Amino acid sequence: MYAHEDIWNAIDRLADTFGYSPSGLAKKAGLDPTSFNKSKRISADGKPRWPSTESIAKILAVTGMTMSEFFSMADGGKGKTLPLIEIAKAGQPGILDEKGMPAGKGWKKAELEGFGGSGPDCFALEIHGGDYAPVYRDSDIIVLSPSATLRRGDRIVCAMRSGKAFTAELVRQSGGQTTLRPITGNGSETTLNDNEISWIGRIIWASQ
Amino acid sequence: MYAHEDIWNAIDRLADTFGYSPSGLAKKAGLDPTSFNKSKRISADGKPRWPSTESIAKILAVTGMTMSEFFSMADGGKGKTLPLIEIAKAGQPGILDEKGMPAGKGWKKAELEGFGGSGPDCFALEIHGGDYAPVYRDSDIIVLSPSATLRRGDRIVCAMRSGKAFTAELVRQSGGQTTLRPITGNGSETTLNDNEISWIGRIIWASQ
DNA sequence: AGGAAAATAGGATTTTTTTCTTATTTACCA
DNA sequence: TGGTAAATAAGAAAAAAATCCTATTTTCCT
Repeated sequence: MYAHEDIWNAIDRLADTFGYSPSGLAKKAGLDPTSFNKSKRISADGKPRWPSTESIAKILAVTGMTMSEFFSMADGGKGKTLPLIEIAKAGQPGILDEKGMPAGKGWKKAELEGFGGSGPDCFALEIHGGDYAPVYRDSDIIVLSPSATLRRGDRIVCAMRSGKAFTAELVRQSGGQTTLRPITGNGSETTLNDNEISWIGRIIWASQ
Repeated sequence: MYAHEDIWNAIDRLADTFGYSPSGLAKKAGLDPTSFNKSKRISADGKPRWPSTESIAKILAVTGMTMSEFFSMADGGKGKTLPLIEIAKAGQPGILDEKGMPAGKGWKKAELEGFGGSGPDCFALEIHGGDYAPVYRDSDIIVLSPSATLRRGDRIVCAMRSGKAFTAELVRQSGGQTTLRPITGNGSETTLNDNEISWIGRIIWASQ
């Protein structure tokens, strides 16, 4: 059960960050200055009082912070957990379901340092070995968004029906063919038939 | 003002994701099955009803999702806004305050696609040109955490007192000297006196 | 197709949060 | 140091959300 105390602490921290007292921030947001009094956070019979989502929305409107940023602060800076698997296993059958979401047993849940990325369909792959250095080094994590639109020059992971998966830079997609080149910039273009490809996902972030 | 509708939509999506109806999820969480009825989201006089933080905490306890993940979903996948400046300007005097936080007039606020990362002191730099290719390409965004501890092999931005700033891989820090090498792997090591260095920040994520 | 269970609509009641009000304490400034 | 404004404590009243209850609709299964 979420600790209501964490929300109150986050309100205090938000006020402090923007140079207000809790009372001052409430006032600025059009709420009553006594709204966030410490004396009112636990009721007389010991039950916790939970600040309403409406009150929180109003104070966030003053500061420009988003709800997710606010609750990330309240969560104590816990990073987003994403499904994670080694890149070498990303081409295996059944690894993604029909909607392009992780499926099957191979996936772990990873908490990524400092990455609170959204996108319900994002997942992460872990680089093993030095094949993609210096761009991606051993143990680097890449975050993919399967729903992101693809353009020339995008860095992608291409998973083949054969089970093989690899990173590449997208050159072109047309006429049932996909042309790629290595992300390191060395080496020539490769052209694949789309029916050899299981899925393609765009890489949006890489850990360092 | 935050749209209360976004929260209701997120509740519906949460329920669907975990295979419940809104009513079923409420029941599972120990709430009344009518709690989230669509018919009760706007009152008879047209005022929006905001679900309480306590109710949300209870349904999240069922699903294991965090508050920040939930509200990230409610935000519609809006990325975190971070202070952003061109890397070439990152070495200018006054660009960071005594706490290592962005200061002065040069910073913009940037919304980073798919990046909701926490860390109140993180900021972003934008790569211009091709000096760091293929690792970082023109327009790539790198996210720095000044408070992150540094280890051998870390990718960093080093800002000199001279005003120059550049990316590098950390080789060693000892005896008042810092040894670096280029992130692309070509080129030899450089050793700097620490008193020539204004600040060093570790790169934690790079956009693709 | 029919029946049962689940889901949803809608009204009344209860509980909880916010607002209003008063009092006290704290912080700031001349 | 004294005075004023802001912040906080605490009680009463009003407003809002949750729960309880009944009815209707939808979904699922045989």
